[in-house]
Amino acid sequence: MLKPTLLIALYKLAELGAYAQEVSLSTGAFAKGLGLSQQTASRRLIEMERLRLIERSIDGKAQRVRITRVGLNSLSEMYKTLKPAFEGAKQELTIKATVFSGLSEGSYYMSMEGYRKQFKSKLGFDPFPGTLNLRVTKDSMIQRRELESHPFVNIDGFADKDRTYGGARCYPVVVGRKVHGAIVMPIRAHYGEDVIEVIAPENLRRKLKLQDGDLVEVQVSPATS
Amino acid sequence: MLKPTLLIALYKLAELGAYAQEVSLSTGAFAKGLGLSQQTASRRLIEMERLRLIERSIDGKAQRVRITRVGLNSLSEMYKTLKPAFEGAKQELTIKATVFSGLSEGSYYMSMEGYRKQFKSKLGFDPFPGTLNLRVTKDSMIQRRELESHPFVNIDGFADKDRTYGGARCYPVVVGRKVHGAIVMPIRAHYGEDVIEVIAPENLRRKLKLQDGDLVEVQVSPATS
DNA sequence: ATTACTAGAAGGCGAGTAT
DNA sequence: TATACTCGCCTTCTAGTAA
Repeated sequence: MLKPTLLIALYKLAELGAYAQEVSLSTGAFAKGLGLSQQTASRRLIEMERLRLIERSIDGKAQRVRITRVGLNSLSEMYKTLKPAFEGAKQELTIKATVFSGLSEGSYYMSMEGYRKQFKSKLGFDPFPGTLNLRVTKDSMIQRRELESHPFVNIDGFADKDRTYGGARCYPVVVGRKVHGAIVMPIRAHYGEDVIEVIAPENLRRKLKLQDGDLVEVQVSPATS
Repeated sequence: MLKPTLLIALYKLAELGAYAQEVSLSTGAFAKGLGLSQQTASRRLIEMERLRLIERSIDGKAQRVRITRVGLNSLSEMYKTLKPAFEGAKQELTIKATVFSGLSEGSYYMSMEGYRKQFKSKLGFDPFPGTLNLRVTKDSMIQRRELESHPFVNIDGFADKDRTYGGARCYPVVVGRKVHGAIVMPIRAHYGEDVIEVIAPENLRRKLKLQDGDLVEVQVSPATS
């Protein structure tokens, strides 16, 4: 994760509207917003630029700043984490979706200890090594978006000696009105917004006798507090 | 504002669900989540408790942590700031509301240089020293809530030698299809959710010939990016 | 196992200043 | 006016360890 001071600096830029367009900004004014010295504000901008969180165009005196896609990703992660806390999902949600065959990378990831350990301790079940790929129906896209207001379990990313593995958010669900499992949303999403992956302690395809194109219902419970 | 390191620590607790209920937490596990040492995580919890951002119940070994109302306020402020960036309001919004007489503290605050300076530079007009108090109609409460997805201008709080004055969010609007002004939302809200205060360069009551109970339309433009 | 203290190390801060 | 460098101080970290 980003250093707290940088994340807050980025956040302050978003507050100034730099998420949508370039904003004019002096290091002095930025310093005031941060409650720090001009020198430190300058340093922050340099650091953020170096990490490609922002882009700057300096014209001698005035400089214009804009948050990049990379920077927005960091803030978006934060936003999505806070959302369930402040948009208290009160209703149960049912998402309708059709089965399709993915690249079956799922089984590879699910069997990795770095993930499996977390699923077991945080979700309370040992996942079947494979994911059920679903494409959300057009009618259910409203519910799909509401999913983000529901509480989730955070799965941390990790690294082995070769590469890093990203984190994910898991939403506990009931599949086909029968099997308890979870929707897994990788934090760095690779599929489109209409695709969801579901895991469960059992082989969902077999247990629910599913084939490509079949329709399934995925139910998400409201916050239980 | 809260120190960045504390704010992030608080945010991490929210990620663990501590906004809704007590969560069991060891300083070691928390440290891992923060990417810091166990000792520092322990110190963070102590600091947050001292500032009443969290409450802890320590039973010898296990401790349970929960974010307090105060802590949630800090996170909520953050959430509301990020919302316009990620819920991109695309439509114009019209809020219907009725005029009522407030305590007319408005004129006192509006004439304070600490606020007036900011209104002039950030909103582009010198506000008439007084606010128009409006009560949102029941039918418009949906729009009232959507307001929070719209971009706003941040007015910083400040302090003189006697007391501190809180910050506010300002949403640029058109009142009565005629006058450009802004809704002022104090960050520490004192009224209920259905009350909004509007400022403008002119006396809105006179200009629009408004009396208590009259209905006015307040239009909010979509994000212009 | 925990939590949290103390002490030394590391890193971040603002002052001063060059450009 | 700006931005951003170096320097020395001071805050904040981790390590070690007590309870």
